[in-house]
Amino acid sequence: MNSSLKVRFAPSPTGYFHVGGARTALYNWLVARKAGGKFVLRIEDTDETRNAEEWVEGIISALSWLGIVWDEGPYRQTQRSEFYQKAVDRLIDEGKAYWCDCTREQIDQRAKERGGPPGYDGFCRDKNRSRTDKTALRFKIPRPGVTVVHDKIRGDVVFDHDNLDDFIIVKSNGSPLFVLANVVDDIEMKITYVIRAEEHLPTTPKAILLFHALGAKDLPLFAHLPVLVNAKRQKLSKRRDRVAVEDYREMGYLAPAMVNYLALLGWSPGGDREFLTLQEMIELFDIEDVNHSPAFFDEQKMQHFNGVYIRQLDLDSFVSHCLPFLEKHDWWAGSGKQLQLFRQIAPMVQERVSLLTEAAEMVAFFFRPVEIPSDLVDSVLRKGESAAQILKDLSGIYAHLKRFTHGELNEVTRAYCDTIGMPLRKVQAPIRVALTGSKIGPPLFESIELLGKEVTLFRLAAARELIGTTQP
RNA sequence: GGCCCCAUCGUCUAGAGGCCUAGGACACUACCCUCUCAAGGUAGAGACACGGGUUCGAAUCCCGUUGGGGCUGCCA
Repeated sequence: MNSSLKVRFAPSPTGYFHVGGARTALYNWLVARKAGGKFVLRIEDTDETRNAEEWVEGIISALSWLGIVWDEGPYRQTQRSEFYQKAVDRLIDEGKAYWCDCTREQIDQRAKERGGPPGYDGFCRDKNRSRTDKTALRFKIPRPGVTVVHDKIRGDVVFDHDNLDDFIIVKSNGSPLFVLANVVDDIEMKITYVIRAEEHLPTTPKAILLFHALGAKDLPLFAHLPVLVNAKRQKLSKRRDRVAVEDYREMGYLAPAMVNYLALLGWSPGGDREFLTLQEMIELFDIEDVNHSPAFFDEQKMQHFNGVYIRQLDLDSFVSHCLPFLEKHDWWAGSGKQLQLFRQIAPMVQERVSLLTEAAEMVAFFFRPVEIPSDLVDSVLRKGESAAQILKDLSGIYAHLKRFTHGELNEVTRAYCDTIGMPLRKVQAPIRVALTGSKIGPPLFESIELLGKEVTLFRLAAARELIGTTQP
């Protein structure tokens, strides 16, 4: 136990909260929980042109949904400007930063003329410019020099200062840039462990230089996680890829399933284990075991995980998890009668779906009139002459049934199959289509029982009429 | 271009020099079960990027090549 350990998750609210961020948050959280330390949520909203309040809310609700709870925060960098101002004053006083009025165009132009690599050349470094509304503050990289990042996942990574430009820490409009705000906050919040995505590795030497320049005595530990990639093996992007946590929630994913799947992207408990409770993850997780290479976010596998988690639910929780998805449909009134019916069919639905949205779709035929897709009318109901005959015969048989139970229905239908010499699986097809409008669904006889005699006979008659009236 | 990171089945991974004839999972194929569809069961196909070292022995260590990715912003 290391109760002084403190990690932070520092997303910027510039778009939907995506699964990569969720995984980073999860790993931070696991590290904190395992060590008995603290997990801080810090909203990095220093770029006012790209932030929106709705994204902040999105981050907060997604984390809450996943069960990743923070011990401190959410802090917002836009409300902490006095800390950054103090740091800036200090850096200027000590000659560790300078004002620069070069435009991007000028910088590029000089680089071109030089014929060297693009980037800032230190043009204003010794010009001693004073501040105007056109100057940005740059950090003076000590030259020559070398900075080593001791990364807990990747080992030591060496950066030569020759490859580090004097980077901007304050914009001309006065707001701090990411690296500065980041470091100032990490110092002030006493962050001891920085766990973030690999894309931040190249800026880490700059951060370390800032820590030193600001007189930080103990630097945090660093660990850089492999990024999550799409099918083309590019870093997951909120613009290009559909990866919003909120979307998956709406598709009917269970939070524990998603967390479990996410935990496995870049980490493994070892051996053949895949399904883990949060508690087990906390016990087994070790940041040093995290993989080094990018991981593809495989929705298919996550969906499989979700199916497993759905099947593990007890009936009550399955039903209550389905409720919000039922409520999205206009055929769902939420009456006690509907609820009772759903509850009866639920066990058979539960073992057939891997998404909660599928559950709602699978039971829709109970609650609204059937619509039989025309391709099914042709391929099933008008297939040969047998379908029409089956519909007619079974309508008659079902009409005379005294006990309209799945057991009875099963029995009489099988008996009918014997008399006409057809297998049940062939006979049930037209019945199912006539009753549900689909070739697939929950077990037929249970469905018929729950539909009730009246509706069943009505739909059977309607189907017969459909074939009859539309057939020449 | 420069700097940095990375490299086991299609995908996620197990693998800490002999336990590897390379294991599991998703996806895929076949079969079984079966009232459809799922679920479940059985079987199958499928990988150590390449080339050099080191070593009695390398998926595992080193170097190089190739390939992929990230960064290179008054974004984070």
